[in-house]
Amino acid sequence: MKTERNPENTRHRILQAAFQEMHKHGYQGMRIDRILTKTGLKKGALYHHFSSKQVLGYAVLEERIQKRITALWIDPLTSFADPLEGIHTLFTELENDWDDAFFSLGCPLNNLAQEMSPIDDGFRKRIQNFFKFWQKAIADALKKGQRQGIVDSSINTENCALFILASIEGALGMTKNHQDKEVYYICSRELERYLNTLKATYTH
Amino acid sequence: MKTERNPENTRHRILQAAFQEMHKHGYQGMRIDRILTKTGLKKGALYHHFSSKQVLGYAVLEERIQKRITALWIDPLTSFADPLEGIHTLFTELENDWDDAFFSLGCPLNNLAQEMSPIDDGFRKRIQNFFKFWQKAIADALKKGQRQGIVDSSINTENCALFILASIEGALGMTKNHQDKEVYYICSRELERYLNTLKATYTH
DNA sequence: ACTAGTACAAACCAACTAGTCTGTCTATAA
DNA sequence: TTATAGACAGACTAGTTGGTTTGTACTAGT
Repeated sequence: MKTERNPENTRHRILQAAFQEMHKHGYQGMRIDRILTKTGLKKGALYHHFSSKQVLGYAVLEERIQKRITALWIDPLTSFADPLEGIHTLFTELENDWDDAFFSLGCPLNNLAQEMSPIDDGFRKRIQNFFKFWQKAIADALKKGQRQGIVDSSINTENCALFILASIEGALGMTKNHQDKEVYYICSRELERYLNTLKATYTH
Repeated sequence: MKTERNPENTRHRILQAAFQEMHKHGYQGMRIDRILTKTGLKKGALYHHFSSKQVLGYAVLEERIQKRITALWIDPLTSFADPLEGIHTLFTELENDWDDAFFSLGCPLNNLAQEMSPIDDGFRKRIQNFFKFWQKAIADALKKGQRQGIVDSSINTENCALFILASIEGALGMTKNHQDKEVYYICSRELERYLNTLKATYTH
């Protein structure tokens, strides 16, 4: 009986297990040994694919977390006719895409941002760049709305996008601590109140 | 030359050093040895005052973090004539009370909430109760505004208070990651836009 | 002044943790 | 078929971590 070998699959399994570890325990709380137990691999295998815990951490951030957020939160932004409605839809219908782990463990990107920003500039800058990318995507959607006359032309789209992002992350953080999805839905409805202030006023 | 003894002061110094450690590294990243270096004490002294790292962590949360937030953020809420203006004032003038560490290291309460909620129910419940206490204080201020006719009587004050809290924590998180106070001020101005939607409408 | 509990210091320890080293099996290309 | 590099396993290690044990100087109560 031959040992099955599939390096790409092995690497993927390590990334998946490491992601779960980081999502629950944070980067510092992530344990290499737990990843090995979860994957059934040995140290030699893990360190063959990733030269250090830090390299593995960066890989989880870039190859799993950022890619997934891009697919679920950022790419869809361009597909909505009304950006304000689109943002709110994206915000409220997230329950279908992300499972319960998202509510009980929070946004993996923001978790890392809060934990690592003060102590590892490699993490901090990667996350900061991605947040800027995300913010720009929201701002672009709002600008498109401005050109269509749906969004108030006097607002600063970058500033609004930043606040929207901060509110979403804040709401997810509260939800995680309260362990109650309802917290998220309440914040979602209040964010809608804010989004309504960005509508174009038809007074002319 | 006698050794100076001052148990209350020693306990306070440990709490202070532990707070700084937790603020920067998180609870898991906090190292007992660094606290000893910072205070100049030995292990015997620390473990005489606190029986474990966990007990010390809980003490930092309750005796330093929660007390300080109560004094700077919650107690002042009752002193404003207009709660909406009061909340915004409290939010923007925070730079005077909390030093730069607050911007670069984030809100110590929310840091702990994000880090520990999934892995330590003792932390989670203590923080949750305190967030509820904070939320209630904001809601009470809004209710007072409703009775005065300043705040829209149709809003759900608890829901609005929750969103305000989430937004503040979210904004501080963004600020920490971007290492830029301006991020905070931008969010502050956008929160003002939200707060304005809570004003009583004088249409009668 | 005596005593007993308090407030520490100093040395020690077991468990853990990331990372290394060596060797072996496997797939692939010549 | 065989040489070579890749993909692992298994055992090991140096350093770290929270925590303990023991001893001692100080101090408050009597």
